[in-house]
Amino acid sequence: MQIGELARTTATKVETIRFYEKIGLLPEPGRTSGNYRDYGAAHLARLSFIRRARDLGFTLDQVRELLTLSDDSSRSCSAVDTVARAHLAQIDQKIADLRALRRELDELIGQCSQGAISDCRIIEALGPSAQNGH
Amino acid sequence: MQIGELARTTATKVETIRFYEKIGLLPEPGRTSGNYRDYGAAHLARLSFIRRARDLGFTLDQVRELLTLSDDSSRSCSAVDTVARAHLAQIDQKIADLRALRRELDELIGQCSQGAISDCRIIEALGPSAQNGH
DNA sequence: CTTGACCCTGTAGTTGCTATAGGGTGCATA
DNA sequence: TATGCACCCTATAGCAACTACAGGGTCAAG
Repeated sequence: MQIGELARTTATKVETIRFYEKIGLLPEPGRTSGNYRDYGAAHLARLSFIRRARDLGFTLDQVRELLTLSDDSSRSCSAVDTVARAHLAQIDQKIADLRALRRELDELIGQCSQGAISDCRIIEALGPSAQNGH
Repeated sequence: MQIGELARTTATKVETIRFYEKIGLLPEPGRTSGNYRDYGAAHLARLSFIRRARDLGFTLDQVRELLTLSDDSSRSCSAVDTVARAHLAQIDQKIADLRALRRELDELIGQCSQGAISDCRIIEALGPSAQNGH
């Protein structure tokens, strides 16, 4: 399987696959006589794993850790659980931060009366004299 | 006012201030005889604006746009409103994405029975044969 | 034998900073 | 006067996680 097909199968860009190889996340595949990368089922499985974990918001470092853990099949699952739980906590934090931010921005927008800039509450609230209530 | 004081006043790192100047977000201040940057009230106001907007999650490009709009005080406020509303929509999208992701990850973690890796549902779910239900 | 789709390497760009190296300035103290 | 220290200067490289070139090579079809 050459890189383009692997890319299509996993919905990954060709450049991203080469990037994963360069940073050691995806093992170097064999090469054809014409120096084309030649991927097999193991590569497909590993790349799928990477993409799925990335879709779930794991960082590349976390993915690397998960891959290492999953390669050592004798190890307990609890380490994997720990990584996943840490990630979940990060997500919760991000959601909370975004909600606080959303509330503030929404308030600002609610005050906009579509007048001239000089009366704009948004601009005003962003200014240095905005000591009110945050 | 030299850069360090401006940094402390606005809770910004010195390097960040120089960075904002380099990308044209903050105008170049005058210099002292010793070539130190010398800031006035206008710089403080502008940097405060930038920081506040950044805290609200606006990108630097959006901040640039807001600054341009606020500089032209004759213009209608509605352009500002548009930028802010677009940003709010982006935040809502991000929150929705994170919640979907959180739900999925939470489900995965709930299935972990702390056994061996070979039985780990998290690892399994990340694999390529995970066609079930996403 | 040429066209076109694909592949290769290497490098630079993206966003929003942060950190380092290698210096100069300004003021107080020994 | 020297020297120490906090502060300032420029320029460059690094971070995540890719993405986008530039400038080539390969391979099958027409």
